[in-house]
Amino acid sequence: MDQTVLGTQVYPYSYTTQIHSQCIIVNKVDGSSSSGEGSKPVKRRRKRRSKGSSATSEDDMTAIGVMLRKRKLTDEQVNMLEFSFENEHKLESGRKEKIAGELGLDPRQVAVWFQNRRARWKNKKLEEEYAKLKSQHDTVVLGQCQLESQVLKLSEQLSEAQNEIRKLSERLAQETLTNSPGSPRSVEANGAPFDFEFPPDINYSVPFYMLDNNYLQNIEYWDGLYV
DNA sequence: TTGTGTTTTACGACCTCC
DNA sequence: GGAGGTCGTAAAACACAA
Repeated sequence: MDQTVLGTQVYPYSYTTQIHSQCIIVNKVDGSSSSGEGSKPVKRRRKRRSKGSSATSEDDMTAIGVMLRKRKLTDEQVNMLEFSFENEHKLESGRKEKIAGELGLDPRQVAVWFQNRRARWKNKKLEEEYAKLKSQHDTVVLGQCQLESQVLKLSEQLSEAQNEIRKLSERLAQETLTNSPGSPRSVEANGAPFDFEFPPDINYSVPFYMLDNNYLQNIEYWDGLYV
């Protein structure tokens, strides 16, 4: 691959160079077009130009736009810019000029670098915020699942208790009728144990604490007497 | 080597602030 | 009105699998 070395930078192909301020603009000699702008429909998009370019005609603009190549910053330049960014994300004019002078860059390059760096920083922050919210959401969902599971378990226990009470009630009623043939004790006529009535349509998926309070008292009463 | 995805540099459009 | 910000995008540079 044909390369031209510019200072510490190595560029592919054969280029001519023009020095604008402290920014090295690299132009390709043969002027052949690289990958095509225009492959996608872009609205209100203007041709690219170098800052301060004195290109006047449309043809000149096109040539420069097509031939312009990017200059990759050195590790040292990037490190210095990162260091500067750590101190302050914004870039006032004086600081920009100072950094550009120290790094041998065009002030415009420094400004662009800070713009892009802020965008990356913002994206990173958004990703971190998203991860944090997702973690909180997952924790809440897990807690909800555990509670639902607990409710289901308790509902099953309640259902089993209901069945047990029903069986005992039926057995007791049967025994009462069998043991007192001369004076049958009416379930309705003899007070407390047989005054008990089951709620007609218990929804067992409803947590126990939502059940009628009198009903719960009746269960305790039965528990004390017969269980 | 080549196709493809990601990162970096650069720019245009638009917005806000002084 | 100008300087400097964000946003969206182009395109070069780079990484890497096939």
